Amino acid sequence: SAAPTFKPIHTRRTFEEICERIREQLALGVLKPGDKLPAERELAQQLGVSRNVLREALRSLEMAGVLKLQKGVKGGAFIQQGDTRRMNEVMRDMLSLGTISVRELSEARVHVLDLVVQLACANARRADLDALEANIERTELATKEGRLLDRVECSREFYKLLAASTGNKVIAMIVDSVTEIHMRFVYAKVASSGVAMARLAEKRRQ
Amino acid sequence: SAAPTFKPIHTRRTFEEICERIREQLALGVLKPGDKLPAERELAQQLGVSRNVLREALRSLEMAGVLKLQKGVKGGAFIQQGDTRRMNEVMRDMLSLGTISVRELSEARVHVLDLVVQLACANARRADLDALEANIERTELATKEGRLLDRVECSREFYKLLAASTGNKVIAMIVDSVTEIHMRFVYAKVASSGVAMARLAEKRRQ
Amino acid sequence: SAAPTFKPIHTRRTFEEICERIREQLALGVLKPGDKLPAERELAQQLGVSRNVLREALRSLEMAGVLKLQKGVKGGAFIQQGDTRRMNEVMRDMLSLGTISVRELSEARVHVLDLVVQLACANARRADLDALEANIERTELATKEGRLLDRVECSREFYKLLAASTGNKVIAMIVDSVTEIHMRFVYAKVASSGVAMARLAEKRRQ
Amino acid sequence: SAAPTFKPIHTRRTFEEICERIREQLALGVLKPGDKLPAERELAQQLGVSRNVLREALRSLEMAGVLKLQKGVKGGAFIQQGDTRRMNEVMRDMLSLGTISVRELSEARVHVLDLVVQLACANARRADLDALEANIERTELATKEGRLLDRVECSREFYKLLAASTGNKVIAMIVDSVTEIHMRFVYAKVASSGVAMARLAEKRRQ
DNA sequence: GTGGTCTAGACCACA
DNA sequence: GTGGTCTAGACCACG
Repeated sequence: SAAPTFKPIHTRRTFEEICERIREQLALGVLKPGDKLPAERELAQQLGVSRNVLREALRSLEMAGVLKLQKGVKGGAFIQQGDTRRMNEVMRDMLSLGTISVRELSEARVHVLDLVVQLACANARRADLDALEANIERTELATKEGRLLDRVECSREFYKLLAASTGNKVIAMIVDSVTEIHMRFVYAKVASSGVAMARLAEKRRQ
Repeated sequence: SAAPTFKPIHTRRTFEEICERIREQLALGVLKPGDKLPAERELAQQLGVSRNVLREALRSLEMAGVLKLQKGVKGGAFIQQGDTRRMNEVMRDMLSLGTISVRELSEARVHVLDLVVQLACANARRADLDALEANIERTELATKEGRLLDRVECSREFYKLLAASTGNKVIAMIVDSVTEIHMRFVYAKVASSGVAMARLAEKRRQ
Repeated sequence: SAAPTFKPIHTRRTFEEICERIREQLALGVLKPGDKLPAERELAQQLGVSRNVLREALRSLEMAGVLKLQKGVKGGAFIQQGDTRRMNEVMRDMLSLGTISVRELSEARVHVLDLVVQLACANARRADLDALEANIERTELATKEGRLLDRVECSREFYKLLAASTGNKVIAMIVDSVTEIHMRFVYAKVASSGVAMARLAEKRRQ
Repeated sequence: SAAPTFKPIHTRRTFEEICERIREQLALGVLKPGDKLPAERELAQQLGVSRNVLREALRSLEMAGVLKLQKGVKGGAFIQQGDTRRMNEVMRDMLSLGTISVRELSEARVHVLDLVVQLACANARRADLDALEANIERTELATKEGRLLDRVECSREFYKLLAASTGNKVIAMIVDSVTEIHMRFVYAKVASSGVAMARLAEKRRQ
């Protein structure tokens, strides 16, 4: 018979295996936010690994925002609430490593915002609308008074509120992450032109 | 005279300090993707820390997709292109931690896929279309021959190809991450309804 | 005169020679279970062979259950007590290679179990009976609570305890090896009829 | 909630992973006795491992009797027919490592033989009975002529034929392995007493 | 022979 | 007492 083909082997390192186990317990609901893992020394013994390797795993999960390590006698490794800001970090790193481009990010943002507006129109609740309206007023005031940086801040807040109005945290997370980067560029632009305007104003006073 | 104010001391953990140093070199352009860091033992000595601590730092950067550690005599720590799979982990963890729900994920997936189809139609190139068509053929074959798990695998691949056809890696990353989780559920469902493999094997030998 | 007869020459491979040497030391009582061999590098030098060849030899002996290789600063190659699980591998391989059939295995299992029950009745000690009783309780609990996979695990443990109760490790090894394969089939069957775990997990979190 | 308990982690070494893969293909029936594995270099590339590690795996499977490595132009790694003698080796090693005792072995042998006789009576075919009868005649002849060692050899053959008469290779393998060791003791005893008898005969001649 | 991985056990800083 | 840090030395894998 024909020689079978074999897939490449990937031997997991010990700490990866440990991460996987803990994430499993999480997915199964055995571990929930707020829970505390056994002490490092004890857990290491339970898993039959050295403390160093266990620490590599815990560090990894801490970086991922899954755990929070606290020192002291009442300390330990605690399961955390999910942190929606992690996606922002991913986007930022992708950009700075050149994996994605500003053009792709902007394009994606336009399309996703289009989607967000539709969803927000369909699902926004009273409180969402009130918050949006209040934000718009603040924005107009800042515009009229020429507080440019405040205006940018209002704008960022606007998108955050809009995202929340969709009632879908996945969508919200996505749009937040791309908007966050977009606004950083806007902020930088405005800040630099702000300096120019300040000089202009000063000149005019002379 | 005014009492001097002291900034709170934040004793960074050693490995965080190391991460920072390496990221600095990256931001300064001294290190670029593809570059190789000194060997563990040597770098540890250069930094004046133990190899364990250095490993914690390297591990962090590897998790963040900045580095890739390779074994062997030609091995070492290499600066990497960004890793698209990080977003999958984020999604998975958010779900596990209960920050987002399956309902939100499914809903988001439907809307994002809608967007993806539009973009793919507009931007797909010849090679993309060929790959999609080949995938569809494989899927039909698997369906006809009753290879259920293979069919699921084809399906997963289909969405990946579709995402790539948009020509926008940001969009692709997003749809990949939500689809990955979706397919995990599908896979579990199909696998649980699978037949006993052992009997089949015995039959084949006869 | 009669033509002389020559015995076929068997050029031993180096690693076989090394295995033989170590087994000799074992048979002579120079090495005993628990003893530690010199470090890889040193032993390789003593024997005048490369580390790779030595590793092959140590690997062979580890597979044969004679050695146990442990990592770390207190690690090394330690002479071990015999490993009962080797017979399981033999059974599994015989089945895979088609030397024995599932039918023969099942038949053998029935007859051997019959024997085991007799011996266990005759020789079981207080501790054995206690362990069996505790196992039965766990089994009933798992049954009542519908934890199917746990129930299978209990069942496997039951046969192990029963085998141990005979007070004869040879008999125990035999019944363990055939039961192991039997339970593998049972496990596969039960697992394939399992419910979706993910939904359960989500429910638990709510 | 209560801290969950974690099971010990077992990180497989690369060569163990490879063995597992090959055994899987075997269990699934993709590989069958007589099949040839890809060449070392190619297989190593397919698996993404170094040749050294692959060799460790192949060696391991050769020791286990699953593979046979042949040198030369038409050489390679061939899947073998299962070798029933492997269980003998296991028994012998267990005994020499002190895991099992002679007492346990003898006891087990008595009980298993009891079982074998029953099964042989029920399942023996004409050819089996003929072979047994021929063996008995040879035995009687050897006894009458005082060829003690030949008599032992006949006895060993008798048990082998009896085992084969059960029509169950699993049972046969088991009884063969325990009988093999038993007969070694008998052989040693007879051989030493044979020397004594030979001297006696010599004395008588004087 | 080089470099990555893992281990045991120690000491320190903290709450 | 907990996490944080560190060391020396062993196996594991590569070319």
